[in-house]
Amino acid sequence: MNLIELELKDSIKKALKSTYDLDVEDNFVVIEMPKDPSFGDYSTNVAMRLAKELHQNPRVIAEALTKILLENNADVESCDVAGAGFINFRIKKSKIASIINTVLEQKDDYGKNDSGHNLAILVEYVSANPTGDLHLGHARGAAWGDCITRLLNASGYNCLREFYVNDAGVQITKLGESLLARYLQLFGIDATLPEDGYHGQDVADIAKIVKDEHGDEWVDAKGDEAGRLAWFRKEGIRLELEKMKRDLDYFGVHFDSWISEQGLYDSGEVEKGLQKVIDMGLTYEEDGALWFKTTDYGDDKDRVLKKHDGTYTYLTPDIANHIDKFNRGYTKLVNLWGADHHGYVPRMKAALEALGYGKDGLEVDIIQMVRLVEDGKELKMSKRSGNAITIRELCDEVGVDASRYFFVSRAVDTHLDFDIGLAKKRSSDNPVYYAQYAHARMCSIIRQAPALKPVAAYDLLTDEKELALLKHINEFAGMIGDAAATRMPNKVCNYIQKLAQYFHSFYNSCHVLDDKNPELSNQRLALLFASKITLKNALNLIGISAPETM
RNA sequence: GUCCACGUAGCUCAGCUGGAUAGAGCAUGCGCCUUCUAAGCGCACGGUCAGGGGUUCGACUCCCUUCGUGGACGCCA
Repeated sequence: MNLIELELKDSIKKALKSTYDLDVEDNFVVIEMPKDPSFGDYSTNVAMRLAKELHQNPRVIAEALTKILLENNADVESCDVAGAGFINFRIKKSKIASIINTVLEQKDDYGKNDSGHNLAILVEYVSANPTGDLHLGHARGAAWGDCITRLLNASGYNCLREFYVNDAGVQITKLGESLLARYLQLFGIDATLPEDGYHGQDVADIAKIVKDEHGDEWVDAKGDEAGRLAWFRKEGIRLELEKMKRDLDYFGVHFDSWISEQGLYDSGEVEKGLQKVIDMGLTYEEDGALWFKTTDYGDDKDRVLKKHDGTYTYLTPDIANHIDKFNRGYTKLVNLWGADHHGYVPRMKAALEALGYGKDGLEVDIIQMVRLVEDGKELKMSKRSGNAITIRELCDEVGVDASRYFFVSRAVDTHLDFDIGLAKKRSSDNPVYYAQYAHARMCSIIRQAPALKPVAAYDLLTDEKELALLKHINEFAGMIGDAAATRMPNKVCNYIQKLAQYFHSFYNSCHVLDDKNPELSNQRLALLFASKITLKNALNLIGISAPETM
């Protein structure tokens, strides 16, 4: 919601008070931009919403309101009733254009807003097991999580980016065993990998690193098989994590915090968490296992916390993980999980609710599957390695900017067909280049332009293309706040496409540089600067570069 | 079988807490470069919003149901 909309809303509330002695909630008054600009710049449906309560025809209510609204808001040029009872506003052009100076003043900060009210929010994403390369699903989650946290930070939330490392449990043991076997094979020893171990090339590659760094130091277990395996587990985690961080870094995704599952065991947090569940009387024993009564809180089955062999299920340390997040002062937790963890959501939410953290303390967004498509056919495996396609291969193939854009431009709750051919195209078909080209074009004009002179009132910007661009720039901060609150970075992509479109359209009908018309030229140049700043800030929100030339 | 998502133009998708004639891009067809980047702009064509009920001033949006697609239903993680 921008300044103009806020002022409109305020005037409407005052008009309702003075005309009908009505006090309405802030979000009762909805201001929107009509799809058809001939209806006006903004509109509201309050009259229709009040028809029942006031027992009056909505058009009659609307008529009564328009008179007062026109008198009380100096920025409103006209205000009339249309359709079933819409009130349409036309705002003075000078008011709409005044956004230019705001943008020029705030520069990189334009668009930032405090709609988050400094709410402490912890976003956990990617959280892949350190047992192999990051693949496409992780890439989607990584790009999405990164953009969400950028949006949250720009909207005044106090946001932490966290990666939960599953470095305990049987999968890690399998990694250790697989790595050890691969290592021994490098010395011609006929070691076999566990059947359900990690047979991929990536573990073999890591084994080579171990050999390079440690030579034959570990070929002989020296009578301590368990000690050697423990070392390979640790070394496997270290090398896998290193590789993961390198790939994420290359992808432009960075975390503030890495939480180790093993660390939660070591510090006693897992025990403490479990004890808390037991102390609250939420467990029972059956078949030699300890169960959590999650069905009392909306889960469809009770869940095992401690298996009959005494070890814990995945849920137990994860409960401790989430308790720990709340203990660190975060009141809102957001997790991005892969579609395969879909069924895990109710039990985690039930567990936290049972422990008294409320129903809405945790929100989980599910990242749906990604299919790579080329020439209409699905690419299942990497042509090079024969394995699942990794995040690095994808970036090498189509570039980081295009990859990030394609992942973020579509809602996460639907399956994504990633068209690799389109992403690689360096033409207008490709939305990434369309937007970047707009920025390069802006920069090109600015390079040739005289210095911008300050403008007090933009009275010459009256072309419909100029106004469309201006109105869209006005929407920027409100869009960011909305995208942050709904955690939908794809809205930023929609915004970018529209902004680029309005600019290209403006470019074709309004010539900026004109010696014969210095005043108009200067005002258009100011609009151009404002557009460039807005576009660059928007691209930055999704982590995409804004090239000055193309 | 049970639970959870999703189903919008030939293709890929938007559609803002229910609002005006359902929108883009691609594809197809036609125009526009002696002036700031044609990686661009403009125009046209294209729809049973999966089907059927319901709620109300009004439904792509909310509820029920049928069909279709995907996922989850471990003392795996």
